[in-house]
Amino acid sequence: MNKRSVKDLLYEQVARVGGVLSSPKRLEILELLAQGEKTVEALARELSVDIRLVSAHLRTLKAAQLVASRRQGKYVVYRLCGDDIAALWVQLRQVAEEHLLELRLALDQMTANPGSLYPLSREDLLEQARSGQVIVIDVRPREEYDAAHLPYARSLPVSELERRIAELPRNRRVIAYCRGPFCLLSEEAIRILHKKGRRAQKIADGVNEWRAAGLPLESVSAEAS
Amino acid sequence: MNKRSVKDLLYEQVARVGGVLSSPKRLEILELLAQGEKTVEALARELSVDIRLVSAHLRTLKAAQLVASRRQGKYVVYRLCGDDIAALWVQLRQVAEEHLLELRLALDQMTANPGSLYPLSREDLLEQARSGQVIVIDVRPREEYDAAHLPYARSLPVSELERRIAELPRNRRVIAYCRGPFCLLSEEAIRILHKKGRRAQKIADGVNEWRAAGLPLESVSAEAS
DNA sequence: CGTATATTCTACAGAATATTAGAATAAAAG
DNA sequence: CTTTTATTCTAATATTCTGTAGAATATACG
Repeated sequence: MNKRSVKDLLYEQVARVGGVLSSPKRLEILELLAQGEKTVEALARELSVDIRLVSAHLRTLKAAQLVASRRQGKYVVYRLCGDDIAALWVQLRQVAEEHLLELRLALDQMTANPGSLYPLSREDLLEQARSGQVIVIDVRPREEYDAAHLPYARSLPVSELERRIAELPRNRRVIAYCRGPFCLLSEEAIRILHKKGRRAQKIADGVNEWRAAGLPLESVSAEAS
Repeated sequence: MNKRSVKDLLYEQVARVGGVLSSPKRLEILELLAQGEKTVEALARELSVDIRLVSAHLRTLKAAQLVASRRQGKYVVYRLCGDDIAALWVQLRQVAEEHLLELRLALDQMTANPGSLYPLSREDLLEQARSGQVIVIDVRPREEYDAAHLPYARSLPVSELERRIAELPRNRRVIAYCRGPFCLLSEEAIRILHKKGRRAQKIADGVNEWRAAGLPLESVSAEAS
């Protein structure tokens, strides 16, 4: 076996993993699975695509050993094979944000109102949340909150926000977060909160950005609540 | 603009970057450029492929804003657009190593002799190099050493090793490193050193793994040598 | 057991991509 | 100014990939 063919083999294997990152739909699947395990049907619903297409993409992901599945009754539940895969997605996204001007522009105009981003550092936010100066709400679906959430955050899914808004104390600033910079849930949440006359801002981070930065997270099973 | 088309646009942009990671040749180009800037011709020589194919791959890399070029006389010199891109390559490779059994097996059998890997942690190696207990040699081409190298390492390209072997003190253990786990230069170096009766081992890390781990590097222009 | 639902499998058309080779540029060297 | 060398551009082909749709399978439910 000569040097060239050894190298070809090695790089080819890595390209197998790289290949799954080349499709927008697959990246969106990775982002969703990075929030917690999901059924094929749930993924298809979020992506607004045919369930059979999602199944095909999941097969590609499985071939590259990035996801695994288990059957739960009628459903098949998929999950990422490790935190390193979520971290890879975060880093890929950050590289794209850093180098692709088009992406940065699209992101900027996604946040309709520029003042809606809470400008504090992660550490400061953590401190303010701990001391109760601000209320941090996780507006993702409950299951995702259960899988992992920011410290001191309470679950208040955007779908229930309008109904449960009274749970939020009027005298405190509310900080919302969702799945990450590409997710529109927190955007929707502050729209609702502002409509109701609340002081509310969002942060772009989700649990994966938080974890990639080496900061701690909590999960419901771990805190017995 | 509805939510779906906004998301499609965002993920599509990231997929542009992901797409460049799907080709083995392009990954190898990234690895080489991560060692320092290179001409098209030098890349083609290392990859053993037609220069026109390398040029085509560089064009796709440029379209994704991952590399930039400048002309230097007869040659065009390419470079990575930032350290984050080298870090992305390292992380992608690590994910592949972690999850693809085939890759791990191929890597294991690449290192012919299992005892040839120096088992110390990065920190311990750094300490031993500082104190002079071991001699760390960088066996890559001189230009790559100049661009960045491990602290306390001296340049001794594998092409000059046989001729310059007397420069290495006989009473000290020699530790060789090269471009990273996929590079065969250090393997070749310890083969030569063993043939000459020297105690020599290698480490799998290269400067990019070192940098990704947050450890410091040196470069020749910075240390005025 | 039959039906409904979730998922996978298979086949295929259209799009995108990798590779090759010939022609065109651009700078350097004679 | 011609030749040489490095690189890019263009066109053509082979291959792979994405998305679509019909058929098959697997489990739950009645």
